[in-house]
Amino acid sequence: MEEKYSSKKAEKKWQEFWESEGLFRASENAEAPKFYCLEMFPYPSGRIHMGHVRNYVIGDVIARYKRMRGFNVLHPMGWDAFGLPAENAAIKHGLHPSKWTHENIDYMRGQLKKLGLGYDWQREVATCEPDYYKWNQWFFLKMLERGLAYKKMSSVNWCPSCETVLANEQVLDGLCWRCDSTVAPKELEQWFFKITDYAEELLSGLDSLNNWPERVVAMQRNWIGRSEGVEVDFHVHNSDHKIRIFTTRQDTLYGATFVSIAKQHPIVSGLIRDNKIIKEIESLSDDPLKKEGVFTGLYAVNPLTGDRLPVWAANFVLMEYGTGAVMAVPAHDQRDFEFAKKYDISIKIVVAPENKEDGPISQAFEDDGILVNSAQFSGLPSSEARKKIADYIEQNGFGKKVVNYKLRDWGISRQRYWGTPIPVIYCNTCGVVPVPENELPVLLPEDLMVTGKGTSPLAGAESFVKTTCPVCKGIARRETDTMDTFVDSSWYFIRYCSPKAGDKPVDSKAVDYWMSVDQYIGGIEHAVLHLLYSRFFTKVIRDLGLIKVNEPFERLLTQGMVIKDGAKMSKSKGNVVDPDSMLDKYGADTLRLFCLFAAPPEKDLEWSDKGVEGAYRFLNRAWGLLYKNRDKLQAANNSNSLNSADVSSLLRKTHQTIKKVTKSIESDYHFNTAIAALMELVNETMTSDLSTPEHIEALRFSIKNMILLLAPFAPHITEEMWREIGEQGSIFNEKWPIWDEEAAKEEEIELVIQINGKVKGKAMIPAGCDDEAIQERAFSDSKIREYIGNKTLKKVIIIKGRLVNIVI
RNA sequence: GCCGGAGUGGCGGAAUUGGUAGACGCAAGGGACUUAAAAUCCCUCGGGGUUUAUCUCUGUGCCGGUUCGAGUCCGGCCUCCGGCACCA
Repeated sequence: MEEKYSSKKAEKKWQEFWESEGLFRASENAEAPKFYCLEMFPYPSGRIHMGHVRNYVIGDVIARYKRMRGFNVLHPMGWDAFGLPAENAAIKHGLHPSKWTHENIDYMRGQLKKLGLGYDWQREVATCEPDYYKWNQWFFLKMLERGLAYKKMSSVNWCPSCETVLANEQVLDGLCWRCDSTVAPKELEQWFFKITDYAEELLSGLDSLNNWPERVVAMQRNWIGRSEGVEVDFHVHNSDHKIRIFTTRQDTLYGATFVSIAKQHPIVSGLIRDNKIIKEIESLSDDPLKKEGVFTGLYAVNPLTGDRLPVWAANFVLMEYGTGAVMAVPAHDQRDFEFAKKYDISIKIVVAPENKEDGPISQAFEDDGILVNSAQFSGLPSSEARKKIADYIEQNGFGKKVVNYKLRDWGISRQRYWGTPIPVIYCNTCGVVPVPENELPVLLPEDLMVTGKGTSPLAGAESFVKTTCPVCKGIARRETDTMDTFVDSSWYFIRYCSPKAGDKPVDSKAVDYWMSVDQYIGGIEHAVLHLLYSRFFTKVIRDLGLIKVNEPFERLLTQGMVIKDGAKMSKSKGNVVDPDSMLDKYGADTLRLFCLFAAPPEKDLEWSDKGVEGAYRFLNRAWGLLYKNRDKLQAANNSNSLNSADVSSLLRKTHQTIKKVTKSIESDYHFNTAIAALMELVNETMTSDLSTPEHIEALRFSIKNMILLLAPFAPHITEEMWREIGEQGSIFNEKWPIWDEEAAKEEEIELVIQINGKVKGKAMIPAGCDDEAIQERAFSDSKIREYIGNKTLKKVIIIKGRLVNIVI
């Protein structure tokens, strides 16, 4: 045995060993219960960063731990390989996106292997490969068939100087990131997925996600934004037209004093004849903080009161939500109140607070109260009035009850090259024609150089665009937009179950076995979009009959950021720590251990070079413990069944450590406390008594279990140690140790003696003392007697095994 | 504004869910080894006080409350961080 552990030699050796043994290759045939452990796959940007390291190390610990607990573990990895940076690199360096991406993947795969992450690399997927994106296209066609994919006009960010569409993240303060021109909206026809069809299920499904962080569930709930209300038709005075409004506050209908409509409301161009007014409406401010409006000259009739209300175009009314028109109740809506004050519109109070006070109001009363001035509904509390008025509206044909969502349909068209081509053909005679299934994939042409000009790069590739119509065989052209990369990542976890499936996106036997993901781990930044889209896709794929699960991710862990000097690591801040240099200096086990020890996984992790040193020291101490005792360890009886009646303190400590480490992992993956417990065990083992053969046997027991418990965290050094203490085979084929509750119990406990809740003394007593003995011991303490003096005892509280509190 | 989450030593963080606050690590100070340094090992380490002790007071953002006992539970604030933000 070497005196000093060499991470360089050992890590390479064991990584090759695991690979050659196929240790992490998963198959659905095993008898053991399955466990699907997944981390969010990375974008192949070039090199992994500390955020990846943390994410993947957490996943690896869970996967290795579950394996030792006897689970059949699936732990795959792949690449979210389509996306904008590849195109930017192409423009900047003249490197083809495909070449750039593949080179990055190769380098980063090497980095992940050097971290000792145990993946089943045979299941690796890269979303830019045709055998993956083919299925994006296939899903698209299925959704098109079912009316879940459709086309509509929608706005994009357009840079007039670069003549190109910009992604949201390329627009900085309204300016183009590259040339600083003012970005203007441009209307294009684009493809959408009808996620709103699943709004209700996506919302109700949140209730079943009990193992998701509450805040993620809250964010999704908020994003879906369900609200119940009514739609009511207001007839336009002297016209056949009507304006349909949406409100959740039908209890305030009697207090409406005007109607507000969005700038883009169809009535503006449809009914207003005065061009001056139209111009004014068009020039309304886009600043959401300024309340601005224009009187349209129209009046609308409140069907409940018959009142003629002026119709205003207002800049704060959204066309995309509800009906694009609202009844305005200034007395009970703060926005309407400010608007009415500004334009001198009347205010009518219809809800009175419980402790009613008369007179002019200085702001809107938005709470519930008792209805007044509301015909037959006066006197009802708001909540009841909402029900009664909604019924009344429906019964009289004024409108209907509706549910609205803030959730919008998912726009998937991207005017980009490096993505999945949308499998649609445009024919002058047949119109929009889906590409036939048997012609998939529609390959992304590789002989194309991205220049950063024009709407869609593919539009310039004539050989791609020109095609024949699958229906009439006439000349036709292909769709040149590609799909949002969120499509790629919305089902990759399903593909991992059967990554080579050829005639279907998934092999149903495999997905039925593996899905759903038991543990998903990734950054909080995906709380809404990625996780919501994945839930949507899962439900769509279920409805296609390919899988059975309703939800993709059983349990979700959102790990915190890695920060340094109080800020997220970033090139611009110059506070980046490169994983490669850490691997080189300390090795993978040290880096892993530090990431796990410095903070619990869900919290931000403050990087500390000194902390890394500490992790390094600990591993070397553990190694040194073996080295120091190498002869004794070889000679010692290899027994797991030491007589528990004769337990030494070291045996007890070992059982306690097994318990502590196991519980820390099981309860909430608090690896930091698990590692702390292992440090305690090593510290104690270091100084343990070795005077008898039993003691040496206990030493071996302690060290052996320490190695097993440390294995998921520091896999290389523990494999090495496992051999050094004379064991055979990979430690990851060993069973996780089990503690003996009896052996873990302390023989003696420290009894805390309190007077009136304050600690006044301590005494060692045998564990398991009854109340009487405890009390007796407490009162025999001379100092305690002194405290009590001749005061009267009011009460004595005894907590077994802990403390006694004497109240005087 | 609304919704989440968090405030504990010089620092990262523990605390069996109401029972010894500060585990473990980092930093700092002292010591051993060494010609010296590094590495390693040992000791001290929330704050105040004094009679330096097996002492005492105080201490988990602030103010109250419940309790024999509160970092933990309840009520009211303050601060910070995240998300949404005219969604009618």
